[in-house]
Amino acid sequence: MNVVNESPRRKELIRQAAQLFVQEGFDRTTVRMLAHEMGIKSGSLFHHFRDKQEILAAVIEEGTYNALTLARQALAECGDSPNERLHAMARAHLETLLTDRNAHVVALYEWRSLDAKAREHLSHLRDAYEELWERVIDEALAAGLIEGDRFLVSRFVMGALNWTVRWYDPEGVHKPEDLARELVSMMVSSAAT
Amino acid sequence: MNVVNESPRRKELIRQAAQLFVQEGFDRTTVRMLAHEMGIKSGSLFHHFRDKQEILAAVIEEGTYNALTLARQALAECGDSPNERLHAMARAHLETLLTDRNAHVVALYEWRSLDAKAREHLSHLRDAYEELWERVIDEALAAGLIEGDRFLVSRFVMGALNWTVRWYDPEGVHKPEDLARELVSMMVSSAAT
DNA sequence: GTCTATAGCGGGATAGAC
DNA sequence: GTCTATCCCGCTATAGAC
Repeated sequence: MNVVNESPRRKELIRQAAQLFVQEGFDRTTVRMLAHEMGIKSGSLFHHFRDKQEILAAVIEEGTYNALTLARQALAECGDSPNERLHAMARAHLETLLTDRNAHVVALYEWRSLDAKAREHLSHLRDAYEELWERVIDEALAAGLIEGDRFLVSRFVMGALNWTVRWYDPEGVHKPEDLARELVSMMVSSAAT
Repeated sequence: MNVVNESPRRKELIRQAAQLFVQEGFDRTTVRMLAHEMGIKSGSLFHHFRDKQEILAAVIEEGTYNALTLARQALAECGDSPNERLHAMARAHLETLLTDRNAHVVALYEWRSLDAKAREHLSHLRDAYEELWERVIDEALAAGLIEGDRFLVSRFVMGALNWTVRWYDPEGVHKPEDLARELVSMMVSSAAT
C-alpha cells in the first residue's frame, strides 16, 4: 500500500487521525478516541488498519509526501534566483506545517514513535525531502546569499521553521508567507542583497 | 517544596528521571522503568513522589531553574555589548540543553504533559526565563545589531536553539559554544558588524 | 525507606454476528 | 464495513510487613 493510491475513505481516516495526533500526541491518543473521531466503534478501526502503529505510519507518510510534493511544485513555479528559491521552500514548508496543520506536524514530532520497520520504510521519503532543502541551501551559500557552515545553517533554519507549530496562531495577523519572508530576510547577509 | 531546597537524594532521583524522560518521552516512561533506574522497586518510588505527574513537575522545575540561573550568570559575566549579551544567552541556553542534556530538554518538550495545576505553578519561572531573552533581543534590535519583528525574531531564534536537541551529537566536532557563535553570526546583519 | 503483593483501571487488539 | 463483547496485558498507585 502506497500513499499515492489510498482509497478516499482511508485518506479521510488518516486526516482525522493526524488531527488527534497533533492535539494529543500519539501516545495519549487512544484507539477509542480515534474511532470516535471517525464516527465508528473501536473494533471497526482494525478493519482499516492492522494496528495503531500502522495508522501513525500512514499519517507520517502522508505528511512527508505532501511536504515533498508542495515543495517540488513551489520550486518549479518560482524564479531561478537563490533568494526566490529559498523563500519558496520556506513558504511551502510553513504551509504544509501551519495551514494544512496536520500530517506534516506529526511527521516531524512523532517520528520517534515509529517502530524500526516503519522508520526504515519511510526514511527514503524523508531523505528525498531533506535533499531538496540541502540543494537550495547549497545554492544560497554558493551565491554568497548566506554564509556559514552548510550543516549548521540548514539545521538552524529547519529548527526555526519547525518550532513555529509551537507558537503560531492561525487566527493571528501573520500568514505563513510573512513568516517565510521574515526568516529569509533574517538569514540573508544584508551585504548580499 | 521548592527547587532550591530539595534533598540531595531527591535531586539525584530527579536527575535520573530526566534522563529517561528525554530518552523515551514522558508517556512511554513507566514508573517501573523509573524505579529500576533509581535502583529501587516501583512501590518505593511513591515514598518520594506523590505520583508520576509530580516527578515530571519536579524535573521541569529543575530544568527551567537551571536554565534561568545559568543565563543570569552568563549575562553577569559577559561584556555590555548587545552582541556579547546575545552570544552569552545563546551559549548558556545551549549548554543547559546539550551538555547537561536532561532537565531543560524535558522542560521544553514535555511542557504539555503537565497538568493544569503544575503549569500554573511553573509558568512564572518560565516567564522569568523568557523575559530575560526578550530583553536581550530588544537590546540587539535597538542597537541595530539585528533587524525585523521583535516577536518573530525571538521565536525563530528559540526554534533554532531548541531544535538542536534533535540533531546535536555530543561526540561530534561542534561544541555548544560553536553553535552559539554560528547562530549569532547568522542573525546579525553584516552591515552592522 | 524499601520491600512484596495486588487492586483497579484503561489500553490495544480479536472474534464472530449482522 | 460495522457492531458488541471481551480478552489480556501492563500501567499507576496503594497497603501493610519489615
